[in-house]
Amino acid sequence: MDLDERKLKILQAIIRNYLETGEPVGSRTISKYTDLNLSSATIRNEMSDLEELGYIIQPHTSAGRIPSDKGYRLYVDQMMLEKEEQLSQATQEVKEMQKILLDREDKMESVLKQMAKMLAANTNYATMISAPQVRGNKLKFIQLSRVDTRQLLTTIVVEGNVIKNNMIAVAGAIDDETLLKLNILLNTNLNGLPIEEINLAMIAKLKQQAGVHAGVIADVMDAVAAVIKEDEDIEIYTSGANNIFKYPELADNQRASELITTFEEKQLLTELVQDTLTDETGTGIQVYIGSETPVQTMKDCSVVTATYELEEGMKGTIGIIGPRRMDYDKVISTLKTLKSQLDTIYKKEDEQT
Amino acid sequence: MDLDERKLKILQAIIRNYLETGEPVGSRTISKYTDLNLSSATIRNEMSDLEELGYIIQPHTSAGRIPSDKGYRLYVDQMMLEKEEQLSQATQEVKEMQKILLDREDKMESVLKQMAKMLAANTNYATMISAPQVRGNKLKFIQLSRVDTRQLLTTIVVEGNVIKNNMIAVAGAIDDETLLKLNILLNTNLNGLPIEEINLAMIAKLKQQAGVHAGVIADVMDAVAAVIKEDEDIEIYTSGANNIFKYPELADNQRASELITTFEEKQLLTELVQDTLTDETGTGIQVYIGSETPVQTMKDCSVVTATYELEEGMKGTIGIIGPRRMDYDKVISTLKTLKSQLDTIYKKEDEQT
DNA sequence: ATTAGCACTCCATCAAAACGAGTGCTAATA
DNA sequence: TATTAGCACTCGTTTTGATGGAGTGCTAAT
Repeated sequence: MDLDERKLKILQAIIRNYLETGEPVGSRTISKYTDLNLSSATIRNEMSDLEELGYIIQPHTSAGRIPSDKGYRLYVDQMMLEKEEQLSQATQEVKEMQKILLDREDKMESVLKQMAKMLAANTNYATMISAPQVRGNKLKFIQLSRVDTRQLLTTIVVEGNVIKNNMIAVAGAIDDETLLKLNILLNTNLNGLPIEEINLAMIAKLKQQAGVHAGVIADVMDAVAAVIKEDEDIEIYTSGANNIFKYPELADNQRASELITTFEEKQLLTELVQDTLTDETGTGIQVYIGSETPVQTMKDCSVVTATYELEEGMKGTIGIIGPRRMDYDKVISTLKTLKSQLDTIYKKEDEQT
Repeated sequence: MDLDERKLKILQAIIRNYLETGEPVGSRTISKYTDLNLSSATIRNEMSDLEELGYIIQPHTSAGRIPSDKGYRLYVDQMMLEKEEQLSQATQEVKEMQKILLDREDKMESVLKQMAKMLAANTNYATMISAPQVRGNKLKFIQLSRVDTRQLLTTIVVEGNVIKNNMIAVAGAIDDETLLKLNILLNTNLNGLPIEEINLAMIAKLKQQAGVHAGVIADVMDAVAAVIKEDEDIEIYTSGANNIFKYPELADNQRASELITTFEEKQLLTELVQDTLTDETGTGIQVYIGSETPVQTMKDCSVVTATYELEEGMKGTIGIIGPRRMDYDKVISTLKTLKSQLDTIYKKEDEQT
């Protein structure tokens, strides 16, 4: 059975009102709130139906109704359809972010941190941003330099301009010529190589060619391995965790503690990123309502995520975490514009570089 | 007026009891708790005196007493004196940390993060660790490498093995010979130079010698400047913020929100680091009780900090933040051993490297 | 100087009462 | 047939009052 026009209107009114107040809403309120000109009694009948259909819930007899997850879901889906076309103009906030992004100083980290902070400040919800994950892991550049007589520095650059350094201690001094040889050895063999293709046989071969300096090669390969490993766990930046205290339904000790831990550990948030990246709906925006979220500790929250894409297929996730009764409209449109800005800005930079 | 032996004993008993229970403690409790064999009435008289002297407080008439900040202060100072000599053995926890430190993979960041986490888990308080600050900022090594035809990579190493990289985009291709020249130019002029001595005149000279590639030099110098700037704001890692929820006196919305924000922003924590670094008491351990802390939002907490020192004069701070009634004894001795471990371990490494 | 004893204070807890928001149902109405 | 007015009823929240207990301060006795 489908909802008729009127039931839908009433459901929307209930949800809108609840989003604002956070209190169960009664029939009389709706009777005045809408332009349907219906008495509270009629509304009551309709509400009774809506409850039977599972869209709203009565916390207890003789209380108003609150939306169920199913109700929110309908509301959000509806909204997404209506808003589809008109990609909202870049708001003031987004313009500010754009500015930050253009000012970036090759320091992805600080940019993302700042973005998370800004989003949190603008929305009054908690936010997270995952650093873009490198997909095709090719070694782009590898180099050994001598810092002093006993220390070598490895510099490793992988596709997507992820740069890592490592210090290596050497037993005996290494002269310029040997260093040059080692560098040539490393570069001719490894440059442009997908990381998966570096296997034991290859390492053995390199070591053999390095002769007495096999130990250095081993250390370098360890460093490369470390780069891969490090890339596997995604960097996630969060901000505005304290915002949860603005919503009483999340602010009791039990829940708050769990949520804060989740934000602090960040480990659990990777699940959210993974889920978002795999399950694409086309718009790149995803809404998890209550128990729909893949992160257990957030079962009393709603989460809206957007994936953004930079050059070279690097994808990241932006997430906004708030109470079930979050301002979906605002959050979704903010994320949409932000996402499109990110997508285009970085592509533009790609061209001009 | 000084406290006589008995008053001191009673005060200690009150504090100890309060640390455990968190409830105001009454005269009868003390009468049994101590080995003084005094009746509750006598204790009451003494407590009355102690209150007048400002060491304890009565939350309201007909409640027991709780320690005032002054009381805690006396207690802590007393404890520090008594415990001075016997540097407690490395406990199991500290041994674990020691292991982590030795396993470190040149990745200060992850080690410190893990240490903070471990401390938090062991103490049930919130923790923070500041990354060691470089004092003498000498350039140790600087290098340009070509990653591809349009991108150069700068690698900058400053004293204390802080390594930074930056990508530089170049307009026209640069051949090997030019690159070598530029590298020699940079190294001969800058290696070993204290960063403060790099001034405009010096930069102008370099640019002039670089000729057509003055632009590249400018970019490199910008990168160096960025390293200095970045070093100014201290990295701080925190953990166990959620622990505050274990102490009702900190867990109300207002306070919790403030504290969480403080931990998240980290900005405010630098004050704590600064204060700790400057005001040395000799032991390297400092205790801030309640309003004594330099961070406003922590006025209902106590903070114990330790400074540690690595090679080359790099100093950092470890802090433990908990309720006023924290287990000072345990916290201080944990920090003491940890500090001494850190101090020695790194120095040892220094020698053997 | 110490202690027993007692009156007094004040908080915490609990139950009862009053309140009020909101429902469901029925009978009247358009 | 759909809508509405009216009313009894439910149930959570707030208020009030009573009770108990923990602890103090003071006084008089040891």
